[in-house]
This record gives sequence, C-alpha cells and structure tokens, in this order.
Amino acid sequence: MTAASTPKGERRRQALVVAAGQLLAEGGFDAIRHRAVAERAGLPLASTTYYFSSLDDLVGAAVEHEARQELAAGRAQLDALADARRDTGTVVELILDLLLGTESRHGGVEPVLLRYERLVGTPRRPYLAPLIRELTAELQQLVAEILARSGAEAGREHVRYLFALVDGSVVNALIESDPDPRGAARRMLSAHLEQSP
Amino acid sequence: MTAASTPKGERRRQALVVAAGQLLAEGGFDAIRHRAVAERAGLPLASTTYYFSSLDDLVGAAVEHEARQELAAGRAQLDALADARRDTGTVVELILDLLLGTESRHGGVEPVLLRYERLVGTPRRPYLAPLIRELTAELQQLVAEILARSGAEAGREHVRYLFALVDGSVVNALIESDPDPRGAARRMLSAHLEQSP
DNA sequence: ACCAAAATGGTACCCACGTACCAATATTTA
DNA sequence: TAAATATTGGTACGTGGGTACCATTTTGGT
Repeated sequence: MTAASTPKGERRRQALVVAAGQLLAEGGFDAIRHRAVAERAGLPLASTTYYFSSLDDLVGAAVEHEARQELAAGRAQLDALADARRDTGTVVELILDLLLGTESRHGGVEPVLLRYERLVGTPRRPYLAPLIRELTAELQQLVAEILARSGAEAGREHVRYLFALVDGSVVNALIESDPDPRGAARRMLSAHLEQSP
Repeated sequence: MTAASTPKGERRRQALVVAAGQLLAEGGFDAIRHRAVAERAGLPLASTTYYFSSLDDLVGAAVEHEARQELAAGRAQLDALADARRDTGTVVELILDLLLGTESRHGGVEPVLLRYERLVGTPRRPYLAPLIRELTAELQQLVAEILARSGAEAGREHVRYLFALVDGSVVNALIESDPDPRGAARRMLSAHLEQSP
C-alpha cells in the first residue's frame, strides 16, 4: 500500500488516486500511467512511485475509489426515490444507471464500452478480485432493493439473471456496432420485467 | 492489404497470417506484434512490414483467418450430427462450443476469458467491424439451424436472446472469479431451453 | 532547537515496440 | 537475357513507459 504518514503527504496521495480514477474513467486501465497520473495531479513523476509501490497498486486504489464513489451515488439516487415507485420504466432506468453508469443516458457507445472494457479487464488483475467481489455484492444488493420496492421478484437468482441479460445484450450491441447499447439493454430488460412483475 | 505477387511471397504472407492467428488465440490482440509474429513464423522482422502495411492490417488478417477457421469447424461439427438430435443437453453443448469455443470444454477460465477480451476489444478496431458483422451473422445462422433441427424456437429474436444470456452469464462469471464460466452459461441456457422447447 | 524520518523532484536507465531504410537477391516479364 | 519489379533481411531510429537513484528540503517529535 505504501501509505503516507503526513497530512500533506496524505493529501498528495489522495490527489494521485483521484487523478488515476479520472484517467481510469476516461480511458480505461491502460490510461493509468505514472506520467499521466502525475501530470493530471500536478505532481512530479516520482511522487507516483513514492506513494505506490507499483502501478498495480495505483490501479487498485483508483478502481476502489471510482467504484465506491459510484456505488454511493447509486445509493443516494435510490434513497431519493424512497417513495416506492412501481412504474416499470423507472425501475428499468434505475437499474441501467447502476449497471451502465449515468453517463450512458446521454447516448453514445463510449461510456458503455469503457465500462465493459473495465469489466473484462478485471480478471487479468487478480489483486482486484476481492474488491470487485465486494462491490458486485453491494451492487446486487442495491438492485435487489429496487426490485423489492417496486414489487418485483428480488431473489438472488433473479437479480443474477437480470445482470446477465443486461451485460449480454450490451456486449452484443457493442460488437455489432449498435450505436445505442443502453437501448438494447433497455429493451431486453423491459420485456422481461413487464411479463414477470 | 499489401498483397504478394509471387507464389513464394504468397506462402510467406500466409505463414505470417497463421502465426499471427495463433498468437491472437493464445494471447489476444496485444500478443500480435511484429517481432512475435516474425519469430513465430520463422521469418525476419521486416517481412511483417513488407506484407502488411501496418500492424492493424496484420491483426485484421489474423482475425479473419481464425474466425473463418472456427466457423468452418462449427459447421462441420453441425453437419456431422445431421440426424436431428433433439436432446437438449446436446444442443446446449453445441451452442456453447460455438459461442465459447471447443477449448472451453476442458474447463478453465483462460480460453473463455481470451475470447471475451477479444470480443470487447473489437469495437476499438473499427476496421474489424464489417468482418465481425459478417461473421456474427453466420454464427447466428448456424445456431438458428441447430435450434431448428432440434425443434426449438429458432427465430432471430430468440437467437439474439440466447446469445445475450450466454454472454451475460459468462461475463459475470469471469468478473466474479468463477472457475467455470462455461458451466454458468450452461445452467442459464439449459434452464431457458428446457422450459420453452 | 535539533535530529531522524518523511517527502520531494529532477534525472537517468533500460526495455519493448512500430516503423523506416537500404543494399543485396531473386523472380518476372518483355 | 536484360531490364524491371518483387523480395529479403539486417539494422537503426524514435517514442513511450516502468522503475530506480539520490541529493535536497520539509516535517514531526522530543
């Protein structure tokens, strides 16, 4: 981990994590490079090796930062709609926001593609496995809550089924150059949820 | 394309494509590098730039080669079982062979992971789009035939649905470190096919 | 105030890679 | 067969990137 033991040091370290997180979101794992992170954070190159024992270490911190931030946003969004909305369309959009990111709302392949590149790139980074499992579990939990609140089947198996449906339609849309992968996922999801409330 | 105009030249060019294809299958897009391809083919480095105007050109040729070879194998396998087998288990395995590759049968994450890395890496290589679309269509056609022969629903939409189901469960299995992604896909697929013959 | 530890930042090393160059050969074709 | 064209293969250039080094400077505790 290579922690910092000074307040200022801690701030710098955090700045690096944030910078790395932005780069991750904008360009995927490969965009996290020592020099890019340092420049983005306005810090010298050597600071990246000082606070992180390796690039993987930095990547791990960035992933955790981004993922937790996104989960928190999702939870907040969910809480804002606390008054049980049962409208299927709303539920679908909520789930899509959680699985594809809110950026995917404004169309375009890029944000969705980036996300799936990240997903598929994860197994090659075994050090991310524990973190990813934890975050996946929380995400499933969140979606289960949404389903429960809207009166839909919210069992573990059903949630996993919906995840597969969304991920599968997105992946297929991406490789077929469909300009609207979120739309593809929406259709699958809607069709499924409307017939089994 | 930078074709060859000599028999020997054509053979060398082909050797490079085969080598690149092997590297692609073994290590993904990034494994296709001038030096690696040349070494694998037992040819000098410069031969790779002589026969292919760029690395992308070489990658394209490799993808086409591998994909067509695999499609042909799938078709052959299908024809061998021409006598309409209606057993769901057989159909499921056949579809999994086509979508995940026969290498995935002997367990292990690697071959499946490699395949999905390839899928997700495709959109970043726009020059592959036409080729991929063509091959995807043929693959769907193949699966439709399988379904039809076994008396299952074989409509375009249903096929797309099955693809999404398989791809989605695989992706989820991969990111959850499930050691048997093919098994995960098999369960989803079986469950679906057994209730809607 | 003083010392040890933490932090800083500039620089350098080394490797992998895509690609270009070019003189020497081999192959075609008129 | 001779000129034109295709091929060969060794080498070199330039870039990007991970990581190491190290002389200073700053900070925190006593």
